[in-house]
Amino acid sequence: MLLTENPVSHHDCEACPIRHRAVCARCDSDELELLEEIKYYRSFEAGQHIIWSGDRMDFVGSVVSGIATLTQTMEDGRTQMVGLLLPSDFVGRPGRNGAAYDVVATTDLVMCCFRKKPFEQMMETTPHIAQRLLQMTLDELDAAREWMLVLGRKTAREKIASLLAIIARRNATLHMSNASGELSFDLPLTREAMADYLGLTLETVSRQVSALKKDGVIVLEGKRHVIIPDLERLLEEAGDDSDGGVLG
Amino acid sequence: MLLTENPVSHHDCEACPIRHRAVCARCDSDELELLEEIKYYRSFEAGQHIIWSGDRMDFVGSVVSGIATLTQTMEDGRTQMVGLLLPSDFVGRPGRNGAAYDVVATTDLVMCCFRKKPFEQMMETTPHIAQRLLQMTLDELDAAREWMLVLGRKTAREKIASLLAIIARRNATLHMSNASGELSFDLPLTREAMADYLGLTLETVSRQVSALKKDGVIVLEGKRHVIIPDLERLLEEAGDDSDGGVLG
DNA sequence: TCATATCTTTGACCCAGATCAATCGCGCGA
DNA sequence: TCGCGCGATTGATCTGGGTCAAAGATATGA
Repeated sequence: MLLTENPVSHHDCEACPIRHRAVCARCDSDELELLEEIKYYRSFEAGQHIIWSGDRMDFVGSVVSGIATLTQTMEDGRTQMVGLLLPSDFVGRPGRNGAAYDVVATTDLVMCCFRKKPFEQMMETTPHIAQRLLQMTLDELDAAREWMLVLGRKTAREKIASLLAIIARRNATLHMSNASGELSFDLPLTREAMADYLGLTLETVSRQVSALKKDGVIVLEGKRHVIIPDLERLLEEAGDDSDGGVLG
Repeated sequence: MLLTENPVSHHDCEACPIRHRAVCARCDSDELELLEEIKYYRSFEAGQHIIWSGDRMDFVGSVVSGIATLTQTMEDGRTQMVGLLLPSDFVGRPGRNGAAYDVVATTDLVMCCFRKKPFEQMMETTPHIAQRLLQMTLDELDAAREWMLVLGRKTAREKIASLLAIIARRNATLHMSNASGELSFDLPLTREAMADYLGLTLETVSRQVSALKKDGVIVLEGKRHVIIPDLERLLEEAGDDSDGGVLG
């Protein structure tokens, strides 16, 4: 469970798989060079804590590959996931010293880290970074608000369907497949993590997944591989407006 | 229910009550002059819709005085509040044309609006605006995530206590009173709005408010005026870490 | 191969909060 | 002053999802 510094510490930003989606997306090559000077890579194993809530943060960064969760925990152990970090997502909060949440790798994961102080200075002098970070933060805020509707008002079955729809959609955009027709993906989360995401118990998650399977809304291959025969149907089950209006 | 253009359309930004907290907080006087050219004021009455979800947005802006709610509604009528807008809070999403949420004034309200197109252009050229908006958006994201814990994992009683604590704290910082000792404020929300905020029914809200009153956690003067004899006690009831760690 | 550990499923039962329904009380306009 | 309407309270009952408990899958490693 030790942190391992990646031996290849200076990948080429231009060839980076998240070059056009991460916080550096708007940077030109001059700006990338400045970023290269303050960046380093770190690898984490599945299950490893990346950040502990309350710890002092000396870096911010981007998920390059792998999946991580942001979680909040009450003293009595109740936990709620408040973010799901996929490749290109940003970690850390410029202008704040302590971490507000636990960040845990759920798969093996690689992060592109920036030393925090110099990154904050660059944010002041390099509008492209602040502008991109603003965009990303606004998107996250929208996602958080949609999630609030799920947590506050949806039934257990709708919650599961909503989560599956979100993952399916993210996978679809990531892999450029056509949005309609048959979709399939590997669940990146355990039943317990799904429960923490949705404000349920793992038993309820298990029951509702079984129910959706029995009703033909989803097909399971093994425990983790999910096939969505009909996305429209899944969205109905999620209680979502079927014609998900594009907002531009 | 008609929108009323405020006759005094060019208040002086320097004398504005939200000058140092709103999206313009970091602007210098030159930048303020530019903002003055694209700004106008609008007043809304309590209960009035400021924005309808799905509508085209041609402005963004700041709440100058009054309180508004951001809500999401499902087709069958279930609604979840996803934001509570107080003076200085920002409304609208640069870079997007359609509104994603309903925005409703819960009290009489004044907004300082900026025409969206020119505001977006200023964001490109005036880093102070984007930087401040980023800060505010990050704060909102933190608030949304705390709210997610409330929605997903807290009991009805804890939810009510959490909401009262949030309002009490905001009022305290707004009115510069000392954070400890006795606090009091007027509830800006109906029982139904509180229910929409917390993912409860209004009956449960009413019962839990009564229970907190019976147990001496709060004192009510009329239906709306709340006195908090002991903030520590309220925070315990909210299930919050008592020594609310300062994160810097 | 078997033992152990982790993840998942399934069953029985219970309770917090939803639902349905009646009543209260205050402010406001006629 | 009365009557109306809206918000709030309170009671009775129901139920979705939590809790507790037991087993069933898979994978890992000795």
